[in-house]
Amino acid sequence: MLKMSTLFLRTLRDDPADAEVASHRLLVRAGYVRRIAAGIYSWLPLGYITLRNIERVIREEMDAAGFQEVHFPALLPREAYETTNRWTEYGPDLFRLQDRRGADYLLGPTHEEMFTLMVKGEYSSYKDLPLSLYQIQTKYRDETRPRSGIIRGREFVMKDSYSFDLTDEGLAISYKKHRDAYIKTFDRLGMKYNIVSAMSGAMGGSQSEEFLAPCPTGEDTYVLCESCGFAANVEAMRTGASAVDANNTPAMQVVETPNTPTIETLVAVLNERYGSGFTGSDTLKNVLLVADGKNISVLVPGDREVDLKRLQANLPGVQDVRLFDDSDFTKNPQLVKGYVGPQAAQEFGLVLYADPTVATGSAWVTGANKVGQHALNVVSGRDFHVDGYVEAAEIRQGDACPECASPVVIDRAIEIGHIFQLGRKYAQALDLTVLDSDGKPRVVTMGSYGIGVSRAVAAIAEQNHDELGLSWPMEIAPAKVHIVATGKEDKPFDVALDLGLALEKAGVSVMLDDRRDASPGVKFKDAELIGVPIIVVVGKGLIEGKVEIRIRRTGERSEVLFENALGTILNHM
RNA sequence: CGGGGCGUAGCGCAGCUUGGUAGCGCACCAGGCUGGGGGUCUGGUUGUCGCAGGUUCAAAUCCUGUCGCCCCGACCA
Repeated sequence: MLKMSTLFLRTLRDDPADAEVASHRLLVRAGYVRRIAAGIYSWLPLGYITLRNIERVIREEMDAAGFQEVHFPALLPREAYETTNRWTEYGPDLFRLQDRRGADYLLGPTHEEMFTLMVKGEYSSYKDLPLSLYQIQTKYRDETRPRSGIIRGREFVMKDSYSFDLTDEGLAISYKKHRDAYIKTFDRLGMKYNIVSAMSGAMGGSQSEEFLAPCPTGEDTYVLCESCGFAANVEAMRTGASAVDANNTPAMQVVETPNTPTIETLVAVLNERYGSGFTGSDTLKNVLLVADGKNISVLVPGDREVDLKRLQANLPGVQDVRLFDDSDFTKNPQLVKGYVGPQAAQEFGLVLYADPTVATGSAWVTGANKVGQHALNVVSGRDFHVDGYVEAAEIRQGDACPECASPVVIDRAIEIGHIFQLGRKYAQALDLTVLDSDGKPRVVTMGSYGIGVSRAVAAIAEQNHDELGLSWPMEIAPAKVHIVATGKEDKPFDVALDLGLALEKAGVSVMLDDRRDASPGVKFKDAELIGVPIIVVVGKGLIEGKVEIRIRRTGERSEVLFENALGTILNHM
């Protein structure tokens, strides 16, 4: 029983100055965590109990799915990460250190190599597969900018699993098993979440989904179709337009458009001189970028910006994308800033990409590659030819769902889980093979599945709080019942303790506010801040033999006779 | 890495412009009153004023450097 009289806890009346988001503010105020350095936190008793409750749920579901828990060191030698090139590839995000002899070590940011090598060390037959292993581990990433308290730290607890299969079909099955286990886990954790399709990244892998917990302070933006349920990370959102028959479109015509370097000014001049009704979406924007040193042009409708994240995620193999700067324009005098058109892109040494909304046959107003001139009726496929299509335009609320064409909504969320089919990248690099039934070695295919455990504490706090404080779901709350004893006599304190013991006997975790020196108001405020789901007040009602039961989440209150209290509380579980 | 801001008691902050014995609220300690919504009165404890150097009779305050932290963006998943 957690007794407030001795519990190592000090709640704060004021919000800490450096906390912005609700989870951070409340977890600090309620005495769950304390900051040690940027992105590094200590867990106090209440916080650590909550964290372990989440771990417990995760373990139970992983074990139930038949996955086996292992544990790796957080401190790792350089060699393994050398083989897969991540010692360099991971870059400055990797915490590196040396031992007294000057040998290089790192603090594990993720453990693909270790799992792969562990399986390689033990197994060598197809009969041993499939296999799924997991661990719950502290991970280290030297983030450029840790933020939002526990949500994005430099040290954090993560559950990561890996599946090992001989075949792609086997991998699909393992993937599905993890997906199901994740659904059970997050449901038990009392979280609201969406499963969205995500980019698996440049390194192959066929399927990738993220579990996103919607909340306004989240760092991820995703697209959701409320009518058919389609959900996707913004990077993975698909857009498009069907090809248009351009036979009736008049020939391209170059017109004078003085002082129109922006879409806005262009639309104004068009309407003034060449008929009304032009809008930004009739124009075609030619955004010039440098992708890994090569000049590229990306076409998007004039009323949209290029979303660099989407663009980069959809240009496989490209490491670095940046917008043209003034020196790039100086180096390429054929490209007239503000008046670029795609008609001569290839001549100008550009690789020409178009957003899928710029469909074949569609007609546009675009630059004529001369200062003060634009071209009307520029038809894709007739007047210019793209080298490829790439998702690049920004996604907006109301854009068409790729599945059912209904308008989508855009929402923010915290990524709490990510599952993806890794494929053979690591197995190949580390030479993890098993002998198949024909006696030939086959490279194993892997899946990778993560849950942000410490982040889940914050995400749940984000989704479960009000102006009074935290409000935990039953499974993970630091206690299920918080008994507050008030008054100056011994009686309510004795009764409260008896009730607490009875609840514990019934298997219910209990926090008891048995402080004799705190006023009732302080105790109520603390109880609400701490966020245990059921609050029982033992105090003045005792004269009539009654105690009060409050439901933290709803604020609902009821008085019951003491002899019925235990039963009533158990009914609320 | 770009932009903005902040380092003074456990927490929230004032003091710095104009240099002169370091303050307020909360918390904490002792005692009294109070006892169902962070109550109240009296008395107390708590500080390398982020760090280093400089100017000065004298530096939290002025100067130089440095470290750390927060927010927005870029980056990351």
